[in-house]
Amino acid sequence: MFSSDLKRGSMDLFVLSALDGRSRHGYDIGKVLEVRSGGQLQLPVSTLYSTLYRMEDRGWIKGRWVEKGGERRRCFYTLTPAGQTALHTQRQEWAAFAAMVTLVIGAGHAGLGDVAE
Amino acid sequence: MFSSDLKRGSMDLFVLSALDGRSRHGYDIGKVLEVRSGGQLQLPVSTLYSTLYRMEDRGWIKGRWVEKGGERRRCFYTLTPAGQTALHTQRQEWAAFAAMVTLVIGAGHAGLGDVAE
DNA sequence: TTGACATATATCGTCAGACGAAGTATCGTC
DNA sequence: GACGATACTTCGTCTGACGATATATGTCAA
Repeated sequence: MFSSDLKRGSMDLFVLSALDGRSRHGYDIGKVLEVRSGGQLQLPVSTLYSTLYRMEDRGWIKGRWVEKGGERRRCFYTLTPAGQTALHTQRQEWAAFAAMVTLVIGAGHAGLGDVAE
Repeated sequence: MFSSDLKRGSMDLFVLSALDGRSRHGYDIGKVLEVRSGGQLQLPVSTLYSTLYRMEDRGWIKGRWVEKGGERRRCFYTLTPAGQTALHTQRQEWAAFAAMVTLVIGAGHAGLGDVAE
């Protein structure tokens, strides 16, 4: 749907957001993001899991294996305090970035009166 | 200012936007983007020129060398018809992506009543 | 009961692209 | 003539998204 390059800067934020307020296992994170986006955001599993492993390495999330009888084994991830901070920081950074992009690419620049004419 | 990963999906759009309505040389593109963003967007020259070369390879922009007497040599880039189309498409894609991200990462999901509870 | 499909995770290799570093060259100015 | 701004080039590195492939269990229908 959206290009890999576009997603590149937001993958962590997607996962962080999905884990805001409750723990989830990897597969569930993918599903939740798909639902929340109205089907627009479909993350390949390889992307999803590699993102999860990277984030756990960074200490933003913590995985916990659950193997209840009669159920598949799943790893439930939870935000660490560092992850909470990262979520907060990245939400703000994203808003600032989006505002900046809108400003820079806005159609209001074309034609006369341009910068450094 | 902003992370490389965040910029990754928007570099082409930045350059395309800078060339919307008039041709510019590489160094100028960098300066214009910096000014338009209020100093927030500072592109390393290596990033800027490699983006330009890639885009010319794709046929989105066309360079023309100008060597007027008493001036430095400069390559002025202009949008091709394909570049115009790409600009239009990418502006729309960016808006759609930003809306999707806002929807997905919005703070309105935390706590009760969540998806797939 | 078998076959298909959803659930659930792991690992590997490839590819694109942002960037730092280092280099070349011209122009103005102090 | 040294310095800083202008202007472009090339190379190597690193990160991260993704396709492919593998493994295994649960559910449901023919």
